[in-house]
Amino acid sequence: MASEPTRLRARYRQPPMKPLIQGLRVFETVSERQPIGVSELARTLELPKASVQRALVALGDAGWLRRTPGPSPRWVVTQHAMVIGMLGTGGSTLRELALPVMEELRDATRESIHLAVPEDDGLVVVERIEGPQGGRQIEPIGRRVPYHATASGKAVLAHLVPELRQQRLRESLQHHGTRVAFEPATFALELDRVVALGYSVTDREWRPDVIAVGAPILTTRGEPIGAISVSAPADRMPAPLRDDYGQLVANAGKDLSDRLHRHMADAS
Amino acid sequence: MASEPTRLRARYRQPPMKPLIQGLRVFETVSERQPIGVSELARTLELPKASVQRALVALGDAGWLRRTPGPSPRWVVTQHAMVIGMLGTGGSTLRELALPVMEELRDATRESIHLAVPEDDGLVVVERIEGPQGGRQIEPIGRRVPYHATASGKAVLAHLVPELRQQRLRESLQHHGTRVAFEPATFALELDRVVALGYSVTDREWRPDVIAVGAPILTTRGEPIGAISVSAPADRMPAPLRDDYGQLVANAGKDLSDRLHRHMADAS
DNA sequence: GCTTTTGTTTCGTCTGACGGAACAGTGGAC
DNA sequence: GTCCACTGTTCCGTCAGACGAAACAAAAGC
Repeated sequence: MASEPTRLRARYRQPPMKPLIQGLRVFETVSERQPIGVSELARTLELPKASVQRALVALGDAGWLRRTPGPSPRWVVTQHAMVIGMLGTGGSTLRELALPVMEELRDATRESIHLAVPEDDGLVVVERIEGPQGGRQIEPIGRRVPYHATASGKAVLAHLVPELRQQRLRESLQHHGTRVAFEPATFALELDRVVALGYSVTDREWRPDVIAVGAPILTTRGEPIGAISVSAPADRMPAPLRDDYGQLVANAGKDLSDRLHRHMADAS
Repeated sequence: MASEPTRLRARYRQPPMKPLIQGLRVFETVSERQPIGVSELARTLELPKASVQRALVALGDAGWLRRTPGPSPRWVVTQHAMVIGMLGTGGSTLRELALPVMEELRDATRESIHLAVPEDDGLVVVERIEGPQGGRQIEPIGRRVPYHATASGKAVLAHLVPELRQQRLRESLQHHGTRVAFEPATFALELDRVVALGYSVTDREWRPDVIAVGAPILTTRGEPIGAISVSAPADRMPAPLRDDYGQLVANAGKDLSDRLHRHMADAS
């Protein structure tokens, strides 16, 4: 037989599963622009109305979307995605193990504590408890924050292998901007200090007027899988206090890492 | 033409969109049993391995799942679902509007505050802030709780139209059990009292040792779209305090409802 | 009234999902 | 070492069923 040099077969291992992908796109778009109707949705997605309609009805039957009553139906997301996302075992065990540690840290500092995990171009806040003194230095759960401007982000970056560190840093700078001038050389030195000290600092680089200190949560192999941080209004964390809180958060990070290792060991 | 009496066509308006539905089932199952591999997943879902594999890879490409490295890959959910679910505009604006009200209530009572929204056979906790005194009377965000045994649930039930009230109550009793004997007649009277007083009470009916008071969040048409509640260990909320906190939570509910109405008016 | 929206349904075409089977590693048991 | 029982991954012929233009119905402007 004649070989086929020109007709080299498109090299995908698995078919693209179009209905699933499009359904998920529909779902995500509804969540961003809800409440929204079929026609507008079809326009924004540049898809035929019939296809969008089909996906909407299927997602509705599956319990992910709900159509509002009335003559001109709009679609909104249910709590289904959140429930699954929040209670999905993975993040959930980390959160459960973290809560006591976070409370202890809150009581020691009287400030707000955040728990975040890395997720491609940023960190996602997965748990938060507030300090008794109020102030608006908290992030909502689910918020995505950059690597390069937050205490948690720096704590994670500092413990990544160099190539991953560069990659994450690049993506982070690209997707979120910077509030302050960014010097690669200075930043590299700062990350080295983070490793040496055991904690990271952000001084009004992300939220204006917020200073925070953070520490990584590490696996037994030393890979960062999350970070814990203490946030306060700038005037409540002057230079001397910063190191005290830094020590506290570093210990909390180690404590939580230990608990995690013990938990993993128990499971097996 | 001859009519077709025998061959009455299967009455579904829209095709079942199998790949989407199965993909979502795969996702949900992974979230429940993660970390899990293809074979085990295929066994629990009673689906061919190849089909499951296809869905997993597609969900991975779409960013909803991640495969753990190593020779025997396991699948886990990413934070994607949580981020979308939590930041989906609907719940998000309610949460944002609620936080200041919840903080105020926390400061007034020094106890933990929950915000929940109704979702078919129960309520889902969407926000929570803890009181400064600790104690373990908190529910995790995303937790589904029953209508009939919680303060928030009773507050919502009391403000539903009778037929919906019956339906939700029935489903709630069916899906979650009861800790205490349940008397329909007494319960109906209790709901009437809730409307009259403006707040509801649960006395160790859900969590042993937890007493809570709750109030509904109502639309301009009087439909309940959520509830706010104050929870405390039983010994910190004796009978006289219960009414004080009840008044506070009722006011907080009204306050939050007003803010919501103003917000809706501004948007249009 | 007419026109332009909206949501919903139908239906013929042909893509691409399905799933059995084969393949390729991995880890134990003996 | 060899076997065996398991993993995860890939292939490919068949045909269910997703696709989307078009027609429909029902509001909302004008």
